[in-house]
Amino acid sequence: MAVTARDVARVAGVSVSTVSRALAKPDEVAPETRAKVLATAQGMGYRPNQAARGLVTGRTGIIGLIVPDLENPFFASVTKGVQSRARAAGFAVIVADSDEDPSQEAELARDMSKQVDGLVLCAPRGPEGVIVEVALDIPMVLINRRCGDLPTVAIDNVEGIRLAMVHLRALGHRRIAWVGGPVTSWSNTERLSALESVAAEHPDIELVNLGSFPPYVSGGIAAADLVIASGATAVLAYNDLLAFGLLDLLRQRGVAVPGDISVVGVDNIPMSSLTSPSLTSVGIPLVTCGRASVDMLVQLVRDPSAVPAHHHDLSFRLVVRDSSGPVRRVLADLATA
Amino acid sequence: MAVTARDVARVAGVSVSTVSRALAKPDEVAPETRAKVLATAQGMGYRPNQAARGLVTGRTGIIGLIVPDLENPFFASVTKGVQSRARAAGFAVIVADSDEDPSQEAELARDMSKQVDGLVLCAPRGPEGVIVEVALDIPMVLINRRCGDLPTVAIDNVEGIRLAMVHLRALGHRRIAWVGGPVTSWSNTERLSALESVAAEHPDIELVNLGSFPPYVSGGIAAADLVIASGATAVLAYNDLLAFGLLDLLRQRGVAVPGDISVVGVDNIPMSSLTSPSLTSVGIPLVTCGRASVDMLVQLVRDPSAVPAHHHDLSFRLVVRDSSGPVRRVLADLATA
DNA sequence: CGGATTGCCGCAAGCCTTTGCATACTACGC
DNA sequence: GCGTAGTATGCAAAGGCTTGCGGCAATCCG
Repeated sequence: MAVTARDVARVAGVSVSTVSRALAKPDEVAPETRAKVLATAQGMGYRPNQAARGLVTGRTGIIGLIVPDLENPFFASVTKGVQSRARAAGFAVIVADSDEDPSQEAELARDMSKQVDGLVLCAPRGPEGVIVEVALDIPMVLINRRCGDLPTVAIDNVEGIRLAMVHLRALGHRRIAWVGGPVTSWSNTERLSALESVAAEHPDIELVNLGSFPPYVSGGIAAADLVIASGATAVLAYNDLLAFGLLDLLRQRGVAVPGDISVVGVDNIPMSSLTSPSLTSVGIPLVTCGRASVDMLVQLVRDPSAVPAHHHDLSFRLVVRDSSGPVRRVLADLATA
Repeated sequence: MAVTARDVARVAGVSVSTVSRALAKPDEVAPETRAKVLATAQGMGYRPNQAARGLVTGRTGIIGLIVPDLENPFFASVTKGVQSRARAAGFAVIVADSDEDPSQEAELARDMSKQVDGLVLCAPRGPEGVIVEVALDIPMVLINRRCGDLPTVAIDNVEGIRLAMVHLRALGHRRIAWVGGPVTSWSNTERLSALESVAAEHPDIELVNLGSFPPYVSGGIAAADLVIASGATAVLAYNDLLAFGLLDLLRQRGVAVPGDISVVGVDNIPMSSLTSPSLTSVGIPLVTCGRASVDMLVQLVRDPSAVPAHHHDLSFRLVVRDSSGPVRRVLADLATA
């Protein structure tokens, strides 16, 4: 029922090989033959069968993308970037959602590896060994995770955390709480150690680590009372979703933001400007991040021998909004003043 | 390099056919042979080559999903539902983002149709003719759009709009503004006419149609001043994103919500509970919607002769939050009181 | 105990495309 | 005008899998 190269060949009065070449190798065929083939192919609505092509070339024209959670705006934006760039490069994108589950992630990656030309793993939660193992089979680039020599699009977490901390410190905050994300998240680990080293540079800063929370709004809601109890005047959250949760429960508890507590998130997802108060956040261009990963992957797919140890680092950018403000002087301060 | 059925056959001491059958047709092969084959396949890490299989069966094991905008939380949720259900049914999902552009949408659909077993079109913006035409080639189900006899997962817009209107009317609102979405959107048209018919049922209600806006936060920001100028005491927006934009600019303009103006959105995306004030919204279970579409599609793919005119209607549910409240009595009212 | 039936399994064709190689033809130079 | 170089095209194989069909052996019945 579908029109095949053979049909086109018959109608155009050439062989299948010529049809194939007219489409793929413009200069290996006489111009007028080529024109004729192209015209008939066009007229008949011929589209090469990807499966058959894949069988012989070993290419599927598809790249895979695995993200922890499609509903998370962070990953939605990355997905958008990946999809648009892939399409521009002639690739389709298969997406899969691991539901933040490392074992599903590995399963997914292995499943896909036979079906795609390359894989983008976005913020993978699984152990390094598994990731590296899958990468043996198939070109792969990572987003937001460093892992062996694997090509990576990442951000300089130390710089980002420093931006946030310096901002808060300038506002007078000295006791700063940290609401962490998944322990399986590389960037969570990175951010925590960045936090500690930045804190070490400023002995007057006291860091309160409140532990790990699921990276959703609900996690922030769960953490909010801990923040209040911690006595911190400012809190930094692993991501904006957590920060949203914090904002929400703090309001319910009657805690003023930023009056009583300043809140800063990470990621700067599109929603961040819309909460009330709007969220101060340090983030990266998410869509760009997705695009960059595809660029690297396509290069790798085209030439697997290309030097793979390419790290593409994007910069954080601090976006100050209404959720962070000067620390309110407490009685003790006033007394000494 | 990859392990093929032939390799497995050699090791297991059977023929390729037997390997194939052991995997696909459990009852056409002797139990112990089957066990042996399965064991070796497992041990060697064999994964059937989808391309080769597709070549002979005509099935790719992939379904396509086309959405207008991956970054829109509405579609992100649908995508999540589609992906998880498809995976459970043994299908991978290729997603594409049309960027709200009808011509890209058609192009995408045609491209994909040769590469996937079925297509889910989510809120397609293109003309009916094109959609129906593509549907001739390939099993297709629509989300949030009715189009000829094509199977659809949709919601009863009339009911949803009525819920919102009745809610606002009960709060005393009589002059209600409508901030519309894309003119190319089927559900936008549906909602507007639902609005008009519900308004017709209540002669005391005055409807002010403010026109069409891009379905993003920016659209709402653009519409907000029109809302203020309209003299309406309540506004209903095509979707939550628009409502977010309204909320944002109204706050900047010093207009109290819901004190001066009540705002109601549609979709009830996850963020809606987090704005301030939180948004009253009428919505559907998005993820369920995605799942349902896959169920229908898979059925259609398995048996293309199945009666296709299946409409799966989901119900709206009004979630009242803080952005809607009783109308504030204006001077005129007080005078007559 | 022979013939028929049943159940497993292997053979081989075919799915559609790409591509190395062979062929036929053109054109050029001597 | 013939040989050679070169170019455009066709032939055929390959790629991994599924599946109809036939073969073989075991089982059962008479």
